[in-house]
Amino acid sequence: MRLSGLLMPTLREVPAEAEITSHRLMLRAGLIRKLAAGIYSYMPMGLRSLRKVEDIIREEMDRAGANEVLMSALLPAEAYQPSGRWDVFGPEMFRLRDRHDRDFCLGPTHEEIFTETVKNEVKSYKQLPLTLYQVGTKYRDERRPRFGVMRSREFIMKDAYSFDLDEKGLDESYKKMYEAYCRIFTRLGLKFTIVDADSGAMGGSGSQEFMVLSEVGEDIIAHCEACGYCANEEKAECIPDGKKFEANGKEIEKILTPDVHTIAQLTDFLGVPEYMFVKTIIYKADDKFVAVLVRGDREINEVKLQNLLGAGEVELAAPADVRAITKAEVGFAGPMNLGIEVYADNEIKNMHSFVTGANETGYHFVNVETGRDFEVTKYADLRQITNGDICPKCGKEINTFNGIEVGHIFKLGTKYSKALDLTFINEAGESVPVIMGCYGIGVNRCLAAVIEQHSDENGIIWPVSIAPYHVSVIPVNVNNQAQKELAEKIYNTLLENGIEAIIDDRDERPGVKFKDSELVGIPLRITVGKKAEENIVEYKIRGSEGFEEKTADDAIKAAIEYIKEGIKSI
RNA sequence: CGGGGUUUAGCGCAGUUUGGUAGCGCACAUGGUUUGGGACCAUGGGGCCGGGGGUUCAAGUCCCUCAACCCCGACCA
Repeated sequence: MRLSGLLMPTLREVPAEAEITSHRLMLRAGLIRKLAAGIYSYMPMGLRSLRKVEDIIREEMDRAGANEVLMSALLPAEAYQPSGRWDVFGPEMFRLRDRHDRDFCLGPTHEEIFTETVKNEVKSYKQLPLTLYQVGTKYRDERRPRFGVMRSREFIMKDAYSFDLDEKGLDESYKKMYEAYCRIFTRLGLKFTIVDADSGAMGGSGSQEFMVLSEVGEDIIAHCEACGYCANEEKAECIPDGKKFEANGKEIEKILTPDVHTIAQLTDFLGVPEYMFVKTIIYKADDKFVAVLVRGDREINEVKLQNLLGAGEVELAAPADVRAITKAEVGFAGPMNLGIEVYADNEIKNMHSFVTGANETGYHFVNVETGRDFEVTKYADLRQITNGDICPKCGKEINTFNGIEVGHIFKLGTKYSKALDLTFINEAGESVPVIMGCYGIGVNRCLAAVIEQHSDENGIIWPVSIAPYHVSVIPVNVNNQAQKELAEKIYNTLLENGIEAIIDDRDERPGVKFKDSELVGIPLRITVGKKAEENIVEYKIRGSEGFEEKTADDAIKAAIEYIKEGIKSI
């Protein structure tokens, strides 16, 4: 490709809207342009890299024996009604009506569609196992799109679904996908980690996420260096720390704590450390209210709460509901006489003579004892793991990191096959539900994640595997005949050898060409300059210091070798 | 959904306090000088100042209203 004919709208200045590295660089390098919040157009350079990510995914899915299909993004409401998700998705689903006033949506995910498809086509155990996948556009009306294509409302997802005879078959299909994912992310040049994830109210026997370590990640990963334990904080199991609490034997006492609404204020007011308090939080789980207790220095993990209660939705109770239940202003809730179930984190079991709210505005209780002063419905692990916490596997120290979720693999079991009546006839002639798994990769997010991990102050540093072009040939001065001719020769030779080369034939100053080449992140640069008449060029690898002088032929040879090595499948 | 901020040329911004017919840098076009790290000089084109309504002789500026976009938070009592 000749740069003179390529739409590569690089920007010197950073658009004000971009906060994170990948978003800034994608805009500056002219890979994408924004159309609306969370909706982006891909320019030629961005599209080439995006397609390469898709192609790597396809190769590995095909290698794992999965079949590629393509489902419509525009779907009738009926598709989501049997599973109940037409309602569950709520405002996150883009909905529309056709001219006959029939309900449609833009598909946010395709479990139902694949299930239905297989139901129509598969009848016998002889047709299983089967794994289908597609690379398609998904639509989710995110409450807050952000970070460019990292969290957008329209995005490309590779979603795969496995259909097996039994749990053992599912384990095998799952393992194949797990391995395919490892290969995919490795080929994309990503440093990633695999974490245990919450399998949610869906039940299912397991779920893992592929996380790219990055400060801008929206997920938190709990990791133990000592034993390798690694889990999403939503899932990470917490065990009580070793703090000792002595019962002081005193009776419960109500004390005046005016204008004290938070744990921090209470700590100052009473001069007692945070961990001596028990926080009482009122939650609304579906239509039921419950009280949840955690130590004052801990946070509640809502996912764990949701799983414990088997609730569809869990949210903090509105202030008005809190007032009605506790008969006090928000900030003075305690576990006594609430008339609702009280769930306590395991750590509460070991506590004595602690402080709680008094369910009376302006008052707290001190010297509180569980069992004597109030009853707990059930103890459970309900808190959030934190940096420095205790590893649930080996007891050593947990560290937390931020991660970008680029892939998620999930053992669904029979959730959808039962809901949609997807069965097959087994060898005994019985009709039994198919065992399913589902597996997703965020394609655009992968692209952004790669940039997060591969850039410097000058721009993107693409891994060869997904660089939009491999080699940038730069004649320093296109008006110099010798330079121009040699550059053309190198460019054409590279093309003939299957190398994706570009030639910067624009009548620009060399600085502009160098800057653009670096910003866009082309892995190799061959500069044809002063020594063109001696057949000497400069060979530079993006991201490395300095350059080498080589004869034109040696540079071509080196480039071909470097690129072939870089795109070699693992 | 709550809070904050922004909206003026393709991009980055000033101008709003104190109303008087819109400006800077980059980018773009033309000419010239340049040609190894985002050149320089000259000239030029480009704006319903987010939309609507109002006040006023006069509104980018004041008032009302709607919208889009960005950030933070999403209730930890």
